[in-house]
Amino acid sequence: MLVLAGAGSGKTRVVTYRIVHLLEQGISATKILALTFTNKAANEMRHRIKKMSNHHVFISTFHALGAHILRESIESIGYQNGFTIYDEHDSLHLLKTSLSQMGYKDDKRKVKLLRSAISNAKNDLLSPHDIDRDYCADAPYAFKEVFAYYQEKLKEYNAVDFDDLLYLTVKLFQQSQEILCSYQERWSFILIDEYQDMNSAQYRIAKLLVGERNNLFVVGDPDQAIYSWRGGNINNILEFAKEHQNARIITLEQNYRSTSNILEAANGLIRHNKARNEKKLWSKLGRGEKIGLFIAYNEQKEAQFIAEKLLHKTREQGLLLRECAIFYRMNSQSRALEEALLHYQIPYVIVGGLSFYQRKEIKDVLALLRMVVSDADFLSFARMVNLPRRGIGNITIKRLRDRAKELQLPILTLCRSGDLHLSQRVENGLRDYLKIIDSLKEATRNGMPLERIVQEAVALSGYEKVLQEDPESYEDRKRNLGELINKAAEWREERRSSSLAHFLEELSLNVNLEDSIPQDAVQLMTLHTGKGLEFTLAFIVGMEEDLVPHVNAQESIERLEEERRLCYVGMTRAKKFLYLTASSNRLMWGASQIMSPSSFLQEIPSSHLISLNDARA
DNA sequence: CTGTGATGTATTTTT
DNA sequence: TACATCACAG
Repeated sequence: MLVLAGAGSGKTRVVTYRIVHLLEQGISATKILALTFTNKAANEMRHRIKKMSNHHVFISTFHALGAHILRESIESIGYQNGFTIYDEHDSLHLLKTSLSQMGYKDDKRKVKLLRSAISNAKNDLLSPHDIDRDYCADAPYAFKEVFAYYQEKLKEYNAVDFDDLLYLTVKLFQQSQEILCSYQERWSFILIDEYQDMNSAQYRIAKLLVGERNNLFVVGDPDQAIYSWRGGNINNILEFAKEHQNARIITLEQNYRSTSNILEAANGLIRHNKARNEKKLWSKLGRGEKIGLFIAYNEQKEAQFIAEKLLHKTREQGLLLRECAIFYRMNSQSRALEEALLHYQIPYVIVGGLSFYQRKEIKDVLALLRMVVSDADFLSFARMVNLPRRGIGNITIKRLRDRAKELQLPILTLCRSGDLHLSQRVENGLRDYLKIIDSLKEATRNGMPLERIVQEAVALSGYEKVLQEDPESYEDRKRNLGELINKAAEWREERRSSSLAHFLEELSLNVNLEDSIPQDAVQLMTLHTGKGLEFTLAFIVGMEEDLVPHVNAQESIERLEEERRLCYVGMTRAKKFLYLTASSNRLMWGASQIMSPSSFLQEIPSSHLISLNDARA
């Protein structure tokens, strides 16, 4: 069954209620698998179902599902259990060193492009073997070789990147009928949310899991497809009926979220997309207020306007701050907003964005912990082996890497082997490092509580010295490490487990813990992160040409239409009050740039907008 | 091996 | 602006 559901028509509710209904029919909760696009959506749905039925259903993102499956079965495709998951940053770093090992001069600009080409290939389920020799022929690299080398390195380090979580899962299923069957038998009811954003790898996983049974329930809205840059292919939803001849298709067009003024304005915008099936969303929630439009002089004034409006509106309407959101196109835009909110003493939380776990001190400590789980993760080894200084510099690290490759040994095994022929100073340093790893391993074996293990890692490593090197940030970083220890404690409580490997996996996947203190604060996030959420009052800031739509989207009509959908997603988040703001000057790279209002603003019927620029007069 | 100062380059969006 | 990387001297 395909449910084509417009914004605010209760898409997620449909999935939730169907699951509850299945449970009421006596279907076992363990037979149900629900897949969402973000962790936030997964958590929310799990919560709701738990509350309504008191059952625990397996709800996760495709990536987390992949990790789960690989953790059980990765050995059958030649990796070892306890593999590390590399994030974007790690992956870029690995690619960079791979290039230089292959004898290429590393051209920073190109590395990112190359990374995304590899990512696209994997999301399209292409292995290096499938790549034509002249694919990306204009690139300064032999793409096929670089891709192959990069994959080899990952395997050598017993690591996978985000794309591998999908790509290797498919490989695993294709390679072993037996394993595939065991998962097919595990789940008889598969439900997928946000189907319009499915990429080939995700599509394939779903198809393989469904198997002959053909029991698949998907929900989506083509107007909200905003992840094509991650391989999301809108054809998967458009051709669902063709693919499944006996599928039922249900269309939901009543919007239960927004006032008709907001809805019509959003409809007016999205109508400008050519590649689209017209649908007529309607609402019974009354006209409501017009959408406020404000053009500020610069981003400080823009942020100031928002803060004041927020105070005024929440007071006037008796709203809680948590019912309000501020959306922007790029994470870097949050800064001016944060400053204004701090100034007006308005509590806020940033949702998504550069997370806690990407901070240097956190990644450092996690790198140490990863070595406790995996002998082969060279990247993590190299990151922490010389923190604090143990006299092991780049040259030594390179030597160790080459030697490990030559002897086909995991890096830690090599370090333990003794005959390294390094200077006394270096060998002493290495021995110290190994001692730390070993005593952490010992602690894990003895069942020490997770948070104590993390605490020990910080203490034993002597990381204090590293912190002291920068007195400016000392307090902050110290506090962050304390926070990490707290998270470990919370995690152990919640999961009733002290499995370091499992803990690290969830951190890599950014599976958020339930927020322990649900504080009342405005939520700041990107337009992408906002998908699937709703707020009584919403602002979209930076409604400027080259920002929304983004400058890089000007190159093709398809990309421009995706930006329009993104803006549409943002607008339809608002239940009652919506404000669009822009700024005529904006600081970029330390220089002020003149910006003009977004062309999208002209596409919204002017009868639904009201300018607030003269409001002060 | 380590610390420094110079240099250059980047801002989409997320798992 | 702000961060990462590089070259070079000690």
